[in-house]
Amino acid sequence: MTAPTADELTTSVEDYLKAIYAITRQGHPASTSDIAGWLGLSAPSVSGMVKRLAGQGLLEHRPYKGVELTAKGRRGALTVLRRHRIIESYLVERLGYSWDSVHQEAERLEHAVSEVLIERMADALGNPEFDPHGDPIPRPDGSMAEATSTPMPDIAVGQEGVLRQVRSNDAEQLRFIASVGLKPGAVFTVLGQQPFHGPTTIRLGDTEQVIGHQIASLLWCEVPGEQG
Amino acid sequence: MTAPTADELTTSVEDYLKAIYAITRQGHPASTSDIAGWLGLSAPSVSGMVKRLAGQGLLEHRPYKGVELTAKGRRGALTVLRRHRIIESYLVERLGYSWDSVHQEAERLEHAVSEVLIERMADALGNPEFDPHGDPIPRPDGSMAEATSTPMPDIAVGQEGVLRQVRSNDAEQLRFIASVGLKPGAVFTVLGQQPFHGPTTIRLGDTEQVIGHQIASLLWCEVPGEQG
DNA sequence: TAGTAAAATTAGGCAACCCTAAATATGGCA
DNA sequence: TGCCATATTTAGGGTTGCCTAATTTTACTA
Ligand SMILES: [Mn+2]
Ligand SMILES: [Mn+2]
Ligand SMILES: [Mn+2]
Ligand SMILES: [Mn+2]
Repeated sequence: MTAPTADELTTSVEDYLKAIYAITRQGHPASTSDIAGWLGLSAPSVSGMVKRLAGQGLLEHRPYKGVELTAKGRRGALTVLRRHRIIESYLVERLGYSWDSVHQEAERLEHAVSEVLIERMADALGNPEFDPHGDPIPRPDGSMAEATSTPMPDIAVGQEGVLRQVRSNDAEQLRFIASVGLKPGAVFTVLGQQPFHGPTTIRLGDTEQVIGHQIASLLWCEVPGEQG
Repeated sequence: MTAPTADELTTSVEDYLKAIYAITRQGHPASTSDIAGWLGLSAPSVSGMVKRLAGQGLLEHRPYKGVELTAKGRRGALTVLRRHRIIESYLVERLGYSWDSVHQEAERLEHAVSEVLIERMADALGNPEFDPHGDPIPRPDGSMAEATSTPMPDIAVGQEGVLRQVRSNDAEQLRFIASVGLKPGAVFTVLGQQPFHGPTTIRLGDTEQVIGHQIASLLWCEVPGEQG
């Protein structure tokens, strides 16, 4: 007559689920070394944990092939992701954090907050749909706004775009991007696009900016009229 | 050439330090069973942890006699206590928590917040000196406001008093105390005091309240003119 | 198709924390 | 002063989660 599911996930397990969720977004199963690289752990550590998580029904493991989340595992990942992104939003909105400094803090807090606290923070912010980096915040039911967006280097010259999402957690990258005047919502026009991973030139307000490919490809943008 | 002190304490270690700090407030060393009772652990678990903490220089252990914090251990305890009490204050002030529900949340968050976050919360609140229960909040340097106060049953009949501190973390007790109209800052007059752990009668606003000894002894009060 | 480099798993260990059962020290009382 | 109940510690064990070294599987290439 105890609770049917223990359901309490450890910090490690939650971080594994998030990592696997992120990696498998590309469509392919997550390999042991993908996960190890993502989390900064050794491959044998991941092998061991994967076995345990499979035993808990959180993921499916095809040995030597890779790993995919079960519905239960995905639910866990989305719950943590919701916590992470609401925390980031709250810290930026209410406690003066910059978007390049919130990630670390959220990475720890996401494992310590109660559901009550998360919902209070979300309410205080008016239940936002996106976090400070433009990442969609999963709703309590697991659904989330899914904007169709394009990496900046794929936008045709002459097109106008709106920056929607900055896919980086790296503080230095984020500070650089902000220093150029870019953040989610920024409107720009593509002036030039060099081939072979060359830089992108945009007009942003009254300035022109040249943005290297590595950074530009982190910038996911909406191009009005495309894929309406 | 690495950091001279690792300095990062685990959740368990932080809770041990807080417990020992609280127990030794009475002046005596903390016994193994005191600590075990406080934390809800077995005595052998405490014996083992005490050995480890002594090895880290966080406390001094006189086997079979008891345990006292070193300066380093006290510093750790006060740091966690500061976090705990600022978190409680913030949750009540800014996120609509009631004082009977904050403790649990703070008990987990106190191990996950950075110093930066704590100081931002403290700043947002105007660097309060007391938490919602009236407990003094240690300052970053470890000092704290130390009010001279008296348990309600020790106040003489006829005296006026101000409730300063409610020494309970129990949600039911706290809800009861609040339901009577008592919270830190409340001004009252003692109308009657029965002997043999009998109840205290007070006038509070226009009402008279009879308060049992168990509850009354949790209520630490300032009696104007006493101990000036 | 055999050979091999890379990826993954297995083997073996370790530290932190917790537990129960057994042994031992302590302090008070007869 | 010696005995005994109680407090404490030691012994032995379990889980989580990480590591390095050794082994095995896979997939690609010659
Ligand atoms: Mn983040
Ligand atoms: Mn995390
Ligand atoms: Mn508390
Ligand atoms: Mn705690």
